[in-house]
Amino acid sequence: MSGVNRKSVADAEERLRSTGERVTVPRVRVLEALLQAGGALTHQEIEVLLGSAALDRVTLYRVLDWLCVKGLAHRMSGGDRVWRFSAIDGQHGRHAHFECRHCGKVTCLDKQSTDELAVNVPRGFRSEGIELTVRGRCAQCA
Amino acid sequence: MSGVNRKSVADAEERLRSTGERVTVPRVRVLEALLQAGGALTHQEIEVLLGSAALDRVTLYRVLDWLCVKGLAHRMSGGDRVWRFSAIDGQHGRHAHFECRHCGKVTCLDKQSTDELAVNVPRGFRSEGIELTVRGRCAQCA
DNA sequence: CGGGAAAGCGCAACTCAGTTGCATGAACCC
DNA sequence: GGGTTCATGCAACTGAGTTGCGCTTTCCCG
Repeated sequence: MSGVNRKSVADAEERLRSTGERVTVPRVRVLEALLQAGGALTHQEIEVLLGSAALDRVTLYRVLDWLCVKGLAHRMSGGDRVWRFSAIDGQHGRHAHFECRHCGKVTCLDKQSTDELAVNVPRGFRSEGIELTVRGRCAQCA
Repeated sequence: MSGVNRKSVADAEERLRSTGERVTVPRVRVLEALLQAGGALTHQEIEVLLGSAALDRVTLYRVLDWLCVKGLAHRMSGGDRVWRFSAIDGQHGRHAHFECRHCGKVTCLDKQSTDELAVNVPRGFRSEGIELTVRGRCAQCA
């Protein structure tokens, strides 16, 4: 809302720098947007957030993909078969989400880390990650 | 595999009958396919299962949608942004899924009911259902 | 049974998120 | 600063899922 936050730009840049890969304008801007957002964003929502100087659609997809591969973000599949992306906070790691059936907004349940969730899988199956989404009504749509 | 199973046809028909809505050929065949399947199926996989006398794509989508509304099936969004559907067994209700990152197959974790999972949501949020998907390697792809 | 209203089916055309290939431009190493 | 390598942007494509509409089936009631 308050335009560009200098601190979060630096934060985004540092995270990118730490991967050892190239730090480009699109990557900084997208990661910054994810860091400032309170929930998981669709690529459309990110485009709106970036506003005036929007990126090419394809670039946005590629940046988001890249962020996931590098472990800086993760993707979740919403109830509308659209990808949503959220930054992975060093403290909380991968987390659960809440998706409002009414307004469609996806909120991160930071306290609900999915890394430590214990789920029994059949013999021979190996779990590498858990996606947990709660659906219902958010506070605004109650 | 063993062609049409008469018992499961009757089972599917009875479930449909109990909704008080019309019992049609497509509905019976689709529900039967879901009941026999060991996991969640994409609409493509269902088409293959139905084989020779396949339904129209659109009809299949509508039947699946209808089954979800009536509480006879539920849908989950896979890692490939494709819907998958599985029959809801009266005993287990909604359940968790395992999605293999390698072969893409989705297995139902029947023992892992999501109805009784306790997840904390923020104040004012109301949970109406939980989707839990474990991703990793299945026994065959280990 | 059989006739008719209401609901479901099938076809064709459409939408839109996400992808691919390739030429241009920017980041980083030295 | 100069060259290599990788990322970006454009255009054209893919494929899951949807919509509108005329035809067929279900099922109720006589």
